Amino acid sequence: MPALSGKDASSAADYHRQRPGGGVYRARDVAAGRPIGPTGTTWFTQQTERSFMTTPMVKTRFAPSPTGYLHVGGARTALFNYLFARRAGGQFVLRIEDTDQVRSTAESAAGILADMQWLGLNWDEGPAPGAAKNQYFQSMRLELYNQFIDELVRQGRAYEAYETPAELAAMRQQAEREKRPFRYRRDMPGRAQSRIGSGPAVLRFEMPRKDIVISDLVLGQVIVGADEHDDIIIRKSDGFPTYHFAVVIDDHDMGITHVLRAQEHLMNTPKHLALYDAFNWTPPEHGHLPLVFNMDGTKMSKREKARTARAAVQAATPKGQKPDLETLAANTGVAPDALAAFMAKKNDDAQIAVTVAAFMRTPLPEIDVQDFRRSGYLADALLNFVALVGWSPGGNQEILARPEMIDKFLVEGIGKTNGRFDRKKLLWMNGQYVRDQSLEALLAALESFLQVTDYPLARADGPTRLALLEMYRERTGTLAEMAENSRFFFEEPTIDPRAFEKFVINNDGAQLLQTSRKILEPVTPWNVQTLREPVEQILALGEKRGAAAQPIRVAVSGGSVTPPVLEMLALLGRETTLRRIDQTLANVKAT
RNA sequence: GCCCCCAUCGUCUAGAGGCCCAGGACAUCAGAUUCUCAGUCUGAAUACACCGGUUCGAAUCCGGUUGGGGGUACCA
Repeated sequence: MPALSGKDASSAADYHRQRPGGGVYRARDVAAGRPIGPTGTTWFTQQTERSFMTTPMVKTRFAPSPTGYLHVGGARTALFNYLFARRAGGQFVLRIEDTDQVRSTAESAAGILADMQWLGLNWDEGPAPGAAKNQYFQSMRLELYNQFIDELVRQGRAYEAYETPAELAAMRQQAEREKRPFRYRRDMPGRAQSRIGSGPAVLRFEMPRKDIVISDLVLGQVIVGADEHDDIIIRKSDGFPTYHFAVVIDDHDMGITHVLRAQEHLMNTPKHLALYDAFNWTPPEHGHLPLVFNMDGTKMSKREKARTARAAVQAATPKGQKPDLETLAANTGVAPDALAAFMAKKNDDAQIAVTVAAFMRTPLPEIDVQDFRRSGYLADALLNFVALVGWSPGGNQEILARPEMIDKFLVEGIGKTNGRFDRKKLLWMNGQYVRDQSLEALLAALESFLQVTDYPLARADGPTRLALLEMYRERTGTLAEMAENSRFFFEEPTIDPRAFEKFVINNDGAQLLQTSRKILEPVTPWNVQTLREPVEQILALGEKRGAAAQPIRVAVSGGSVTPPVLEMLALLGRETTLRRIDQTLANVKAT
């Protein structure tokens, strides 16, 4: 009864009735548990229907399909479900939806688990990382699905259909030509009545010819008309259930009470509600989240990486010429055939994109959680940022620690408008986290970052990392930025010719450097304390304070931008400092 | 095409009929601090898509227009 209602049972007009205090009911009223609609159904009564006279335990889930890496959008969905469950003192389930045998991979599932762990979105039930597939993988639950499929068949609600994909495509095209919507229905004319020559049949679920009312936690009531549904496939010809079927069985079987998912699923909800209804189950509450796009309004898709990589190759190719793919293949180690297909946009292989972009020294846009991890974002910062796209705690606070987010996470705070992913703001927020985090936490984050990247900083010991962190945290947005900028501590710098010219050759640079060297030379031992006075002397050199800092920067780091001279030299060490100054002085003579 | 959702500064948002000639944050610009870069602090500029209606009063309620988005798979 709760899932469906007849055409005249409910309407938008009913929904917008006056409420006692004036105004009309809105989504937030639904969320707040106030009565809506003619039946007066409330969140609470639905709960008690489910578990009679017991306190309803909130249970949410995140159910990705392992067909790629964990996307930031998916991470946000996971976060919302996590926050909702935690706030309610309930459980958070992770389930892997691998009913697509062709596209699902074990590596992808493992990657998603790793990303979830990195984000710290801990699940109460789900796969055990590193262990074999368990019952939280849909591919392990075929028996359960078949059981319920059989029941639908017995009820006469499911039937075999014999059209091949090609035939269906033709029917759709035909319908489009005739400017009429295509709906697959059991009673439609021209349905294939036998399986002759068409391979294994699929099983379809006969959708009810009724309006279906969705009571959405964030959108309010959405009514999908009786003519809009078609009979969905619930079992594919490979014997696997479709998403629509498995999701309903599992959410019910696992006792899921609330489903927060992306708005792209909104039109799937009627199908799911009809299935719940067929089994006489109370459906979970659904809430559809607004989507997140790039700043330019395009989708944040993995395709972007491929596009960026291709563009880099094109940009490096002289005008009017074709890119030299053979050379590129040889240089990158990508198979020539695969590379050609990639460049011809025949595939958007992420691995090829990454390899090509790395060779072209082109940064790729961050799309997946691990991209952000490799770019040196902190998990908490990423989560904090992403939480604020489509959700607001109300008020003016923007930086929220995990417990605060949990405490303030109300469905009423979830917005309806699609958002855009503002990387500039994420960068700012990450900087805030880098600065505010305890040094121990930062060190742990750095550790995790270095595991998935390849920077010379990884060679540094604990005390050195700590010193670097203290030196850079005030001036860095991401860990990657710090790792990149601190290279010169670990390897010989390449001298930026423009900086060399400006600060060493000109402006008395060589002279200042010479004098600076004399001041530094006798310092032993070599540490922040012993260097403080000498460095002060150096900074006082020249008519403007700090005039002598730049030649040293260039000599020691190769460029004109570094942390403060004192700390930098102290960490660099006496030997390296003097050697690089001497080297630079020698270079001056050579010019 | 058809169905559905949405609409406040460039971006994320606050806003539940008078508290709003609209608040915060990022970004932008200007200034201060400073050995570079950053950071920090101060200040400036910038929005209720449009048209009707309801009301003493509308960013807030209703209708339409326009714009954006989603769906329309043997993908999830």
